[in-house]
Amino acid sequence: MHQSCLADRLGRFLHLAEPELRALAALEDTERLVPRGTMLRAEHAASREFYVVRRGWMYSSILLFDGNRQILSMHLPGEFAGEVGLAWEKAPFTITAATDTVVRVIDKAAIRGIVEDQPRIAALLLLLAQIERVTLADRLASIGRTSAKSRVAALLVDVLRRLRAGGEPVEEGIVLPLTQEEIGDATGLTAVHVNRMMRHLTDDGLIVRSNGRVRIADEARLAGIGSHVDRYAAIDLSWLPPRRGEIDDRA
Amino acid sequence: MHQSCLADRLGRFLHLAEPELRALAALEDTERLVPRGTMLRAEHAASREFYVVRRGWMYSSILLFDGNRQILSMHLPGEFAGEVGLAWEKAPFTITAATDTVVRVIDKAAIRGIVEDQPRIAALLLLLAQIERVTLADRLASIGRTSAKSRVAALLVDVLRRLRAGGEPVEEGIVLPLTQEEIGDATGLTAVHVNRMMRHLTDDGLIVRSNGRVRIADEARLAGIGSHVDRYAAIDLSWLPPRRGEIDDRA
DNA sequence: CGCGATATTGAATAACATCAAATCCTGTGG
DNA sequence: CCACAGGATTTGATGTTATTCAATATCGCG
Repeated sequence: MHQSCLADRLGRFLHLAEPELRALAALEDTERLVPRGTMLRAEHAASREFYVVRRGWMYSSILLFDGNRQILSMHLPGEFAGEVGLAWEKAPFTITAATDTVVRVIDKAAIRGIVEDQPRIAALLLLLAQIERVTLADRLASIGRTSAKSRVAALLVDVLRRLRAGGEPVEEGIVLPLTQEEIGDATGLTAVHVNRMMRHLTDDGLIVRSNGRVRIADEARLAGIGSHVDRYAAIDLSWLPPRRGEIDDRA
Repeated sequence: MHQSCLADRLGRFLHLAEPELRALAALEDTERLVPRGTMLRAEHAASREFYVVRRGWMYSSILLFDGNRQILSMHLPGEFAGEVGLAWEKAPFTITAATDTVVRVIDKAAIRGIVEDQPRIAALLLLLAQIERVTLADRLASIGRTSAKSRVAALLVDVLRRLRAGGEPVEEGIVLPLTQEEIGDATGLTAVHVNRMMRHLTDDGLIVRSNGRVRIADEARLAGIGSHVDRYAAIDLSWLPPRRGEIDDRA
């Protein structure tokens, strides 16, 4: 993977043309290392940039008045982080590294050029934003309307499937680099109760744990318990503009 | 308001140029009446279009395997509904009319032309998608990490402020056209518990109720209880492409 | 080895759900 | 205008789930 990370991300959805690749390659600037536990960007900090995760796990969270924290989404290798900041000068979320992380920094102002010159990329960015909305909505339904056990199951299946989509090896088990505290903040539970639910899932033979490593023993059943829907299965790209200079032969 | 509804929505954020207005006006097609309680679009139905609400309230929801429902967001007059469908051929959410409703139908394929010809509109659509994501994230934090009372308070303040932003008269109280069952589905509570929380809020003098009408008596305090943040306060438009044919004098 | 962070388990408590019954409200037909 | 039906609201009693508090065990790391 020597091309632009942004191109890697977008290339998962469609085959990018040469000019598109060149435009994307021109964007990327610095690479940044973020050690485990540190914030890449705090809520209310300036948000002049967003990120593509290259290695490691990050997550976005909101801090409430009372000090409680809600983790909103995980950012796994290959995925974006911080694009919501597009709409504000001050970041609405905190982005934290769950592991030692490497990110690429993309200047927000650069999006202007992309939108002007590469309409297909612009449409794809719009599409990606919708996918993220639905992901968030699924999590909302999980937290609002399912049991503690289901919520933990849903989280596990979600990260498993996204890691797999990103090309990571997962069948032999994954290292889940989240503390139970963090899983709790993501699922709306306490760390103590997360622990109990993980024990239940283990006792039921759905997952296998050994020093930090988690293997999903029965993905289908876990997905059932978590009411998990794989949204990436049937993305509709038919409405995107055609590649520049090509005949649009879809209609 | 004789111009395009889409233009009304987008025009809240920036001043649209003539060619942009013309491009938007060309999009709108049919107007549709949706009676209270009926679905404008069901989950898994074809999603070749999205909507701008003209009159009335709608909401999007997800149905879980066990029959439980989570209401994800309200769609108030002037707002969009169903744009998440952009990314799929089959709608991920159900859209239901909470009141008798009038919507405008916009064909999804028409977005292609807009993105190709009106980059500033494309960027604005991308920005709006981010705003919706943050709105959803705020609701997620509310449901995941606050008490039942806070969640109901947050919902009330949210709709109040959005109605106000849409130019509706709210200071004399609003008719809340949601059953307690629906409020429950939106906040992750049961209808019974919603009722008790509304009683608490009433007893505390935060809201005043009289046959279906709700007046927010103490918006600031209610917003505090609900941990409500007004995200519309400081939108950043600086990265948008300039209007066509104009000098970009912002940098 | 030993320290701090994380995980695990138990017991008591609080928050919310469930079940059930009564009341209110709205629209409809006589 | 009234009666009535059906949905929505309200309230109480009880059950369940998840939280809180507390104590112990384990892990990772210098």
